[in-house]
Amino acid sequence: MAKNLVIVESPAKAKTISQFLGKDYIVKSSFGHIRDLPKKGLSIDIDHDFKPDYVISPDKTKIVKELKDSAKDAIVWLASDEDREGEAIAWHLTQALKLDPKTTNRIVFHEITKNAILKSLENPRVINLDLVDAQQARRILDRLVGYELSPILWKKIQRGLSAGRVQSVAVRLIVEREREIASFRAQSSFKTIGIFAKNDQKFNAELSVRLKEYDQEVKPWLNDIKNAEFKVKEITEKPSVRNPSSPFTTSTLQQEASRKLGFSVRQTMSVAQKLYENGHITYMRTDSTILSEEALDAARSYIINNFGDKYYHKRQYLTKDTNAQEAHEAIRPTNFNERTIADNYENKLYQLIWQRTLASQMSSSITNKTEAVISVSGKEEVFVAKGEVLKFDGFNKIYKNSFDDIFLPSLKPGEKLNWQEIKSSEIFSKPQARYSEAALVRRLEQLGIGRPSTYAPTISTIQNRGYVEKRDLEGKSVKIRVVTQTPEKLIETNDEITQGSDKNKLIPTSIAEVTNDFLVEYFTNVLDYDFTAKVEDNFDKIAQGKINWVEVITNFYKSFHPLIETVESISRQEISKMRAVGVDPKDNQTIYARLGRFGPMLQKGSTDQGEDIKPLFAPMPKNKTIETVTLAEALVAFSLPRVVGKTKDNLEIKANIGRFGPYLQIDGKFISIKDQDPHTISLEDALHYYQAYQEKEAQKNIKQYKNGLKILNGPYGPYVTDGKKNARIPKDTDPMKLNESEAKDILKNYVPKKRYRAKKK
DNA sequence: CAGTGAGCGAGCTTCCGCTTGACTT
Repeated sequence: MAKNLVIVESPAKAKTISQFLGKDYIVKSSFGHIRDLPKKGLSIDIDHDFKPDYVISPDKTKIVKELKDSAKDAIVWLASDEDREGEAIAWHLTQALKLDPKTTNRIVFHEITKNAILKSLENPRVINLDLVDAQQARRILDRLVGYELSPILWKKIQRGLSAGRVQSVAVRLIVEREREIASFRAQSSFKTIGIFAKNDQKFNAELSVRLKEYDQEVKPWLNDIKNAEFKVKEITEKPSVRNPSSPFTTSTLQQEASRKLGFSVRQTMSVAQKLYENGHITYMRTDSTILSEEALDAARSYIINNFGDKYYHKRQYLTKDTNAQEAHEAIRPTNFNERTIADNYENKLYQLIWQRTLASQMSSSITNKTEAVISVSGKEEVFVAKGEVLKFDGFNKIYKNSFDDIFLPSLKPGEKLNWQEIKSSEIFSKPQARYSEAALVRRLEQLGIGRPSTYAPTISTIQNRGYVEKRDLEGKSVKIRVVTQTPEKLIETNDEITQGSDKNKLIPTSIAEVTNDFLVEYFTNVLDYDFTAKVEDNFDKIAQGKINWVEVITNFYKSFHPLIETVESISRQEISKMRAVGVDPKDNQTIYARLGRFGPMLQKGSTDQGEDIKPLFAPMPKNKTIETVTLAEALVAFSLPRVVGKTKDNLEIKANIGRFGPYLQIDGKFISIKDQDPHTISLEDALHYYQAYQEKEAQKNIKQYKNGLKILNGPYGPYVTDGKKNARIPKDTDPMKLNESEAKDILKNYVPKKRYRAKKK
């Protein structure tokens, strides 16, 4: 029996560490937190100093039992991460394993090396209870905010919604960015490029200003220079030094994998997890850019051996983020000599990590930049030609993307230049870009909101709750004006570009618009971009022993909770923000967009026209929101149901959109037409759907027994039914071979899965 | 399953942060 039990957070870490320690040690993992507030109910005693009611997390009971057994008769070393959460994990372990937090050994290390572990065992301390209190304050504040705000949303906006310190700010960022884009008015200007020549070598130079007005400025300017003289005014040459980027943190890895590999943040984390578990990289959830001495040494030998001395440059990158907790190293390979990984996805991500880490320890690249200013006779504006020639590739050696030199011919000041054409093309200013998943993570990190372990789950949550959709946007084709001056003549042409298209971006829904505006109006403080930063200051003071955590939470709750009571009296209607979209020219009725009980919708006419006159309703067109839907789109939405035509049997075919998407209605039957537009579906297509439906109906009956007992083919496969109860037939059973009593048994023993759905009236 | 749109009712949903692994697609 081992005499010592070391407890860490991650099982992969436990495996590595146990190799460093002798037989007297067993190393086990807690798999993160083992105790928490229960999922159900607030579980905080508001009236008694916010006393939390912690329980062993349901999925951790087995682990806690194992740890308890191992801890018997052993000296326990709590080796969770050295940060606020890690300290709390250590404390919860003392509570669950019945250890004394004042005397139990607490050890910490920042790198998983034999030296670091042995050193930590020689220098144990006890749990820092102030730091534990800071974590409790964080946990309790998040529970109070989340569990008091969310029920308000269920009541006032829609069931199942959620709000929280992190997710609600994430949604706010996305809603506000979309509004910036919607209100953006593009400015037109003209970019002017000249093609010049010296001897036989052509080169480009750009006019130093953008011309604005086509008729008053661009055309006259180009006309004027037809006979102008172009001369080299001055030439400057200077070296340009570029430094490598810092090693990866979770957030920068997610950004790079998104940009270069097209990975979602979830995908990046899942692939990185595998690389970590197989020992290829260090821990993947970190906010630190620090490399261990061991890694620095290994990088040094690799670079010197493979590229030579002049490519090596030792650098340590200090983490800029002030909220960083730095329990881990940067993300790096564990062995630089390992060049490829068998799995394709793992290999792709590994290459990014390998390159970025080694590059961070390499020399800067040096290029020579040349700038030639070209004057135009009779004009104040000048052309500027830029050249860049690589002198030393440095860290770029790793990336292998070849640098394309831009050579300028050797020019002398005062020299006269020939020219071939000067071309002005219209360009439009662009609004801020929509957030991609990775860009949102970056913004949240800048604001100090969220942690490396929560970025991916947060992105999923705001999508699962229906606040945000990740999708593409079609652009619009826009005409641009181009005017070209050659030594002979002025040529005017038009060109076409696509504007406003987007791929895989986060776009807010109507629910997000309404929820965000409600929260920002009534819970301004919590929705503030610096709310987290402010409460973090208080958590730091708790950690330093300067304030009591109960005092911090009491103060917060005193200002927060009354707001919850205030909003109780606000009506749904007030929150749902009716927007007048426009007037239907056919009947002069106003069309409104608003959020109803079942989601965003359009309404024609108001509800207070008297008893007999009821407004018409229509579902919100796909990918449109209360704010973005136009009158034209709304009018189309009200044109349903549409009569498509008739079947051969003279039955009317109607197309409409219902609760479950677009459908055809024929002879009282409903036929789903996913991916088809009921406004435009042709009679021919509709008949195809009808035919397929009839064929399927014909195949529906598999077998029939006595007393109405039947086997039918349903959308989820074959099932038994007696007309009242349905039961799925197991996958490995052939429905054709079932006899009556077997079918009866299946029906009798079937326990339907619990599902909650809207009640029918 | 192809309606609806106010509020009530019973029972339900919900936070953030630390870890994997068992699921389905």
